[in-house]
Amino acid sequence: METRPTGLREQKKQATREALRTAALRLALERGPDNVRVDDIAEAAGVSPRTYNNYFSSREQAIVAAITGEREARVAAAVAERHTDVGLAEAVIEAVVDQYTDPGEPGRDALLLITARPALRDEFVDAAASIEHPLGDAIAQRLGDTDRHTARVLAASVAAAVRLALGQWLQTTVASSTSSGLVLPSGSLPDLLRTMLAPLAPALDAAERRAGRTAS
Amino acid sequence: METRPTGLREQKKQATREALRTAALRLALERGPDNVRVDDIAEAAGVSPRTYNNYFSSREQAIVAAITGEREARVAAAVAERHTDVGLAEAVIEAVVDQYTDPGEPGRDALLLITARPALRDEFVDAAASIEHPLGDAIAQRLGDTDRHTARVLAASVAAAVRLALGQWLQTTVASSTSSGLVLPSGSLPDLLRTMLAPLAPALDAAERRAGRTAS
DNA sequence: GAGAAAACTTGCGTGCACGCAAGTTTGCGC
DNA sequence: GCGCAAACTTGCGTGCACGCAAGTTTTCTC
Repeated sequence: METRPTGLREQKKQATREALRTAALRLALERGPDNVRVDDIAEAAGVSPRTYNNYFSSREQAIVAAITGEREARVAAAVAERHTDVGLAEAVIEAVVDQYTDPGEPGRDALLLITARPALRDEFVDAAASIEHPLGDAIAQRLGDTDRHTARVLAASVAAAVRLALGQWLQTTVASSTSSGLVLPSGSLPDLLRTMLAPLAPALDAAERRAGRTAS
Repeated sequence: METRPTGLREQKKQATREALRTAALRLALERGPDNVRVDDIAEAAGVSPRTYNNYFSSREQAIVAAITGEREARVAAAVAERHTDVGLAEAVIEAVVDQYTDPGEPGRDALLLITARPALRDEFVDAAASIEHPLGDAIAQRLGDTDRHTARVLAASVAAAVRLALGQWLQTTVASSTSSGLVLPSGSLPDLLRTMLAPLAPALDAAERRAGRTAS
């Protein structure tokens, strides 16, 4: 598997990354996202503005990262740890749904912030793309490396479907909160994810069958 | 279908867009892409720099648009005009391959430019995403609007696969031209596209079967 | 443990994207 | 034709992303 170079250096990097995204979210919540300069975030995290940009390539990225966290790694891990006796399609779909179902309170009002600002919304949706590579590795693992291209395509497709689901979710949400004050997205994201992922199930299972046939 | 508001206004817009991307490519070829400022492109096209940014949101976009042209529309049209008696998977795959096979001379050295600069390479690869919406409409058409979500997911997946294929193509190309002077990408893009799209065929055909069953 | 190499941070400079608020052109109904 | 509304252009201002070339910290090797 992928082992990170565990040293003092790596620890500091993770700490800095964490400090930056935490600071970004906190400031955005306190002052509203338009009143947060990159310099403010950098200062709050105790690094130079230039360093901020070594970690995040847009202001939105830092804020969104605070709530998406390490989701990409978790999705991949969740796929990997499902037993091999459920089909690939089911394994992937359930793993994704699990990781995207509301883990509880932490980012409740952060989501409000995100739905409110188009730029943040877009960044949040695009962040789904980050599951592509880890997920690709996990799928390749299950397919037995017979064809790395297939795993990559499937992972990319899943990521695309997730992106669409998130987009749709925030879309209808925003639409439903027109007049009243902001409304929390309560339409069922899991249902939406399943709907969007369902069309890919035949491709996932077909790939697995092919791999099995080749291997045996 | 989608009819464009055909008026003087629309003509001018297309003319401006065309002028901008043509100018962008010409200047990039003449001087090298790093010696072209946005202001230069705008001036060459006879508009203000600010207007340039109303059409393209990055310098790379304009250059790449000069060679990708209206590919997104052509792909959708190509799918639409295939006879319904070939499977959806075949229709889509062949339509895509057709539109991405070298149309001849026009952008031969433009591709050299693109492979050379990472920023241009990325933009070129990302431009594949623009087929997503038109292709989604075309697929929805064939599926008979039973489930618009399915069409969108499939289109997004195809776009993702194309993106991977292009990336791979330019990747190996660049790698193979390390020491010698720049080498034209000659690895078979059509083959690569077919390889990347093949895993999605089961999903495309399954969707079509479902649609057929629902309709009958 | 000392010294070199690699990784990371930072200040600086440059070009750029984009919101905003005029000003201008096009489209449309009467 | 006339005039109004909508679409588009443009100048300006602001914040930002990122290359580059020091300077600093961590790691590696002997």
